[in-house]
Amino acid sequence: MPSTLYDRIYDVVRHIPPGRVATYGQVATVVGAPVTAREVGEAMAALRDGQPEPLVPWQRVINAQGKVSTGPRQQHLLEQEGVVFNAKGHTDLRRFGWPGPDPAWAAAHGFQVLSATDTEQQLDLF
DNA sequence: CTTCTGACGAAAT
DNA sequence: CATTTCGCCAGAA
Repeated sequence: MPSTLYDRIYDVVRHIPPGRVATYGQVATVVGAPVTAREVGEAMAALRDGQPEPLVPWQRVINAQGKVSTGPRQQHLLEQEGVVFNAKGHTDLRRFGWPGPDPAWAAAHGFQVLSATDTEQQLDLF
């Protein structure tokens, strides 16, 4: 069962816990090169025409600016999970950002773990 | 085959 | 901050 690129992306997204958010870039990094943030966006966009099982928590993937890129509905779903957004529409990635996949799980599936620098980059904004 | 369009992102202005 | 520019590129038409 050769999992496709999108399947691998969905696998990673499914591991983002409720109440946390990951950026397209983070997901791409975890899946590993040559996957780019853009492709992650493509994969998420593809979900509009039918979700694979188990369902993918697409709402937990946001852009590097800490904002949702698909309108108010996505933000609403996240707020129901406890993610807080300020008036400008961005969240504090230091508090709600995803630390990365469980190292053991990542290793077992050939995924990458997020390095410190990957998360350090989520400072400012707020 | 060509063209167009992005659920991106980093850097420059 | 908001905008623009550019790199990169998978799909749909």
